[in-house]
Amino acid sequence: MPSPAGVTDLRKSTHAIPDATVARLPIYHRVLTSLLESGVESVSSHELAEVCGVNSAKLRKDLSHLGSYGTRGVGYRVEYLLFQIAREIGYAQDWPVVIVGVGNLGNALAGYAGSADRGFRIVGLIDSDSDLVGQTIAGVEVRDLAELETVIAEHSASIGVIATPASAAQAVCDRLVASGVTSILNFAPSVLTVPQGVDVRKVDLGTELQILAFHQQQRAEGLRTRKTSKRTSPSTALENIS
Amino acid sequence: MPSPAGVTDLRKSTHAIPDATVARLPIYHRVLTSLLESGVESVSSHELAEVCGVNSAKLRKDLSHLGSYGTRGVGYRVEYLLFQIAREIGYAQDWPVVIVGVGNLGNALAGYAGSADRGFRIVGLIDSDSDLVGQTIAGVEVRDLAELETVIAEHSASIGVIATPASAAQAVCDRLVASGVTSILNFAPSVLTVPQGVDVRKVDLGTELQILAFHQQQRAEGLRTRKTSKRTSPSTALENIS
DNA sequence: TGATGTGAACATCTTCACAGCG
DNA sequence: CGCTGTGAAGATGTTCACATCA
Repeated sequence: MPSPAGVTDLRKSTHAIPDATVARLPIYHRVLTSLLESGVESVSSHELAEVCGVNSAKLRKDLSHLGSYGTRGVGYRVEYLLFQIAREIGYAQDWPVVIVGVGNLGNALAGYAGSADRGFRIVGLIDSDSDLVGQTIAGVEVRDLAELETVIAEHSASIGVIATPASAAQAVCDRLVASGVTSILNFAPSVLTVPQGVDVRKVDLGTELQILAFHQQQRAEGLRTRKTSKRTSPSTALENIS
Repeated sequence: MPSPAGVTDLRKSTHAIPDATVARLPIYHRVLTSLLESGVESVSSHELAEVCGVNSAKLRKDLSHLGSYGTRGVGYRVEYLLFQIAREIGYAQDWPVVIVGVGNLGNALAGYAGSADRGFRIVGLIDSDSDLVGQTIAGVEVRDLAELETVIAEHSASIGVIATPASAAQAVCDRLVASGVTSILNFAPSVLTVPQGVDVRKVDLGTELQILAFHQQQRAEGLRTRKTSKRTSPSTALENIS
C-alpha cells in the first residue's frame, strides 16, 4: 500500500510506524480486548499470534514499533498492551464521521459504526433521496445532500464515508474535501482524485470477489494440468471442485 | 498480502502473476470498460495510469505479466486489452456465490453482486432469522441456515460470503468449507481458521475506519509539533484541522 | 530458563531509466 | 520519434535465528 501523498513526511517525523503494522493494530486490539474479557492476564507472542492469525515474529516486530511493552521470559500483560495499542491508534478519541449515501450499505455502516464502542460517532447521514431524508437511522436523522457542508461544519467531522453510486462519488468527494474532510473511506467502485494531504481508502466489494475468483480459477487450472501427474500436495479440500 | 496457504505452489506452476498485480486488474478492467463505452479505441500507459490512479511504470509492468499486448510508440488497443484482462481474471465465467447473513450488509452485497454484469451469480441467500426466510431479495429467496449445505451442493458454489455477526462467523465458515467452498469473503470482524487450500479474504469496516483515524491523528500530531517551526510543505489542505 | 526484541537474510513490490521496436 | 517492455535499484514487508535480559 502506497503511503498517502503528503502524509509520509509528517509521519516519519514522529514515530514512523510502518503501514503494514498500522493495518494490523486494530486486529491485535480486538483480540486483546476479547482476551481481557476472558480474564486472561498475560500472553506470549506465540499465543497471541496464533489467535490473530499471524506469524509470531511479525507480531513481535509490530509491537516493538510501539515500544518495549513485553517482559522477556514471560510475555505481555494483556491489559497494559491493550492500553498502549489503544493509545497509539487513537481508540479513546472521539472521531465524528459523516456517511454519504444511505442505501443498504450506508445503513449497514451506520449500524456498525454507531453501535461499536470504538471512538467513532456518526454525526451525519446524508442522502439525496427525499424519501429517506427525515428518517432516523441508528439514532441519527438523515439529511439532504444540500446540507452536507452544514453538517460537516456543525460537528467538525474530519472523516467521511462515501457509500453512493459510483456516478456520484467524485462530486461528493470534492464537496467533502472542500468542507475540510481529510480522511475518506470510499465504497463506490470509482477512482477518486483528491488533493495532497487527503487520505483515501477504498473498499471495493466487486474487486474482492474478483480476486477470489481469480485464485479459484488458478487452482482449477492447476488441478487440470496436473490431473495425470503424481499427487504433489495432500490437498483434500481441493478435491471438491471436480 | 501473504499468499493463501496451499495455493502458492499451484499458481507458480502456471503464470505466476504477482498478488499485487491481481489486486489491480479489476480496476484496469473497470476503467477500460468505461473507456470502451466512451468510444476510446486506444490508450497510452500514461493516460490509463492517470485514470486508474497508479504510476504508469507500475501499470506497464502489471500488463507485461499478462503478455505483450501493447504497441510500442502507440499504446494499447482498448478493446483487445480489455478482452485479455477479462480472460485472465475469469470475467466471463460463471461464479455461483452463496451469501450467509442477510442483514443490511448482506442485502447490500446481494444487490451489488446480483446486479453487476460480472460473472457472479447469487445462488443462495441464507439467514437464521425466521422472519427473513422465505422473503425474496434481489430475485433470490432467503433460505434457512439449516439448508446451507443443500444450497451449496445444488449449485456447486465455490465462493462463500460471510456477512453474519462475528459470533457466528467461524461456525458458518466451517460449514462452508465442509460443503466444498474454497474461497471465502469475510465481513465479520473475526479471524477465521481454515484448512490449507481454502482462500480467505477479510473486509473489516471497523479496521478501515481505525486506519484512517490513525493517519488523521498522526497528521494532527505532526501539525502540533511543528506549529512553531518553519513551513515545510505547501500543505494547504492540512490547514483545515485547526 | 524462556520469551522478548532485533539484526540480517529473504521476499515482494515499486519506481527509475532506458533499450528496443513500431 | 514516442511509447512499450524490462533490467536494475530502491523501498517496504516478512521471516529467520539468536543475543539479551527478566
